[in-house]
Amino acid sequence: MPLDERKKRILEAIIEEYNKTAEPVGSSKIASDYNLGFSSATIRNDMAALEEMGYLDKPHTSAGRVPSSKGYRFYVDTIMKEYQLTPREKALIDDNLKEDVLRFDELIKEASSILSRITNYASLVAGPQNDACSVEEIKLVKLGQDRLMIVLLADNGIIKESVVRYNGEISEENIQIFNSLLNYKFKGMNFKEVYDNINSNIQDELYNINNTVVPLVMELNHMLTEGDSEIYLDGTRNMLELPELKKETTLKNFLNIIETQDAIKELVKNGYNGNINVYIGQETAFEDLKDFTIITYKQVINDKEIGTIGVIGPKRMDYKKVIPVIKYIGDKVQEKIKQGGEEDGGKPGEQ
Amino acid sequence: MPLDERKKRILEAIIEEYNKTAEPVGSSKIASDYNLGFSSATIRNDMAALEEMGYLDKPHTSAGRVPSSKGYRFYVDTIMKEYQLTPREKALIDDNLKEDVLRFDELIKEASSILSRITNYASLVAGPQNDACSVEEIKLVKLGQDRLMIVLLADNGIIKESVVRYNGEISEENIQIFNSLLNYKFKGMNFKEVYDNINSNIQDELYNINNTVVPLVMELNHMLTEGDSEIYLDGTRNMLELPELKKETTLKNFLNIIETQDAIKELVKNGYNGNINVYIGQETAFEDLKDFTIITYKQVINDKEIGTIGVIGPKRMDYKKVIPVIKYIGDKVQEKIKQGGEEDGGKPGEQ
DNA sequence: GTTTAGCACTTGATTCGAAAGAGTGCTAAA
DNA sequence: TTTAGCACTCTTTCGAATCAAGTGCTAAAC
Repeated sequence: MPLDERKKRILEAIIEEYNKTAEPVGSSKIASDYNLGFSSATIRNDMAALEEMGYLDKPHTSAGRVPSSKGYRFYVDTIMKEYQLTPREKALIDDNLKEDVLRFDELIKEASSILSRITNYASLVAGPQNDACSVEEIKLVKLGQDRLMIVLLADNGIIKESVVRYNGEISEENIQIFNSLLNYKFKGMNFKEVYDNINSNIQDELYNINNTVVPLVMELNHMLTEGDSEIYLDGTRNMLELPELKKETTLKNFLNIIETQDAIKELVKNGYNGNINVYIGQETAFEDLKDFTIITYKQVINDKEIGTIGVIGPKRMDYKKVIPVIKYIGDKVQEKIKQGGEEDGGKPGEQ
Repeated sequence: MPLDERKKRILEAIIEEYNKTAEPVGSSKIASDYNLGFSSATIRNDMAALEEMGYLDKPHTSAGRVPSSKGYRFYVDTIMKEYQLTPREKALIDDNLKEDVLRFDELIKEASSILSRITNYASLVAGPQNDACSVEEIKLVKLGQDRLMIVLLADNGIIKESVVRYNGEISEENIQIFNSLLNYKFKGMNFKEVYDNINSNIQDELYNINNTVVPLVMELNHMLTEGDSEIYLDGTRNMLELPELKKETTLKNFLNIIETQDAIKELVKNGYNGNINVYIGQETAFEDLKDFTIITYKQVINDKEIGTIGVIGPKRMDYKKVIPVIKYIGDKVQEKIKQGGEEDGGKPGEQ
């Protein structure tokens, strides 16, 4: 049975009121403050019906109603009208993002930090899955007497670097050979392929040139696989102010979420490219997430996934505003990255 | 008036009991559980005296006593006998630190992580003050078409790297010239000196060679100054389990400490080189710290400061154990770094 | 002189029931 | 179909009474 117009309006009002106060909402509150033109009794009847249909929950008989996950879902998909950011708000974001950040990972972290400051929720950042990165270039740089820095440049602009120490001697010449060989073999391959191939494909060959190569290959393997599992969180402190986290169990759940990160990783992985993904409460199977909502936006440039930004907040989230904000910031990030790319010579005749 | 032996024993017992329970301690508890051979009445009298002298506080008339900062201070300086780590505990630390970490900053972070896991408090890491780092080598590495990675190697083993994008063209040859010039001018200077000199000393010279140099110099400046202000915290989640943080205001104070980091920075800066520094509650002027203790250990190798590790916990801290643990871990870190240095060729004839 | 038993006293914590408050669900009337 | 009205349910609040912990002091014992 579809919801009639009045029920929609009532559901909307309840959600807005609950989002403001975090307290169960009663029929008379709606009748008096949201002049819908119906008495509290009528609203009461509809609220009972909405509960029956699963859009509302009731903590106990004499309390008001609380939106359920299904209620929020309906609101987000059907009722809600996205808030239009004011020029002032846009400027605020633009100003904070204006510094020319050259590493995409840093840019994305910066964006995430703004996101948490503007929304007052926690924000998250995830790097791209490793099978979405291809090797553009590998550089080996000798540092001091016995260390080697490995720099890995991916086609999506991600840069990773790490340092290994070797025992014995490697000549500059050997390093050059290693370097050329690595680039020759792996350029254009995605990280996962390189990882799967590196041992069989190249280790022996390198080893014959100089047997100090083992730690180098190990470290390269490590670099190819790490980031996959790393989630960076910001603004988690904001969350501690929320009234819902005053409850011991909810607090524990939240700390679990940010400590284990399992749920976040899973959702990030499943998010659609270039789309806003909204996961409300128990829509996901993660028990700890039942009182929270996660919204993610996976950044994509030229079909290359470059990472995900997102927000973690209470189910009672200001969807109307958060969704446009995350969109705006995400789009801005992509814009900046593309700009960077264009200066690269992508627009010939401009330099 | 100095404390007689009995008062010392009573103070010690109170501290140990309070450390266990976080509840005010009564005279009869001490009499029954810590057989000192005196009745509760006697202990009661001494407790009143200890309070009078400022070693104990009393939350209210009908509660027991709680150690004051002065009480803890006396305990740490005079009464306490440091706990001897068991071989098992040492092995635990050794195992966790055994992986060969090649970047000192990473090594120190690793150590800090172990510290928080073993003590169950929060741990902190700070890089060295920048005037304690000297330039050993600067490397410029061309990445892709329009980016340059700057790698800064300090004599204390710290490595910093960053990436800049430039507009226009720089030939490999120009990069080599920049590189030699930077090393020629700045090798051996400490970061602060370089920072103070770089603009007057070299910018024009470089600029004449290639005018794309501006962002490079800006970024280098940034690298020379950052880290100074960065504190890395670990295990803050442990703290949330503490009963003292159940109190709203104490929780707020703690969150303030870890968010602003002002107090931590100040204490880290003032810590004595190569020494354990203990800051108990209101011994420092920082209001937020009044219920907490910070212990720091500044790592030094060959007079070169390489960073600080430390612990943040409640005033009611297991001093007897935490101090030896932080010492052991700190010393282990230095040992590892020195080993690394030796493999470097420091011990000729070994390779 | 020092230590201890004993007890009155203080004060926060706990318990309990009554009253208050909020909001529903149902009935009957508009 | 909507609404007024009211009984009913359940939680929250409040204050009084009781409880429990621990002190401080006095007077006796060592």
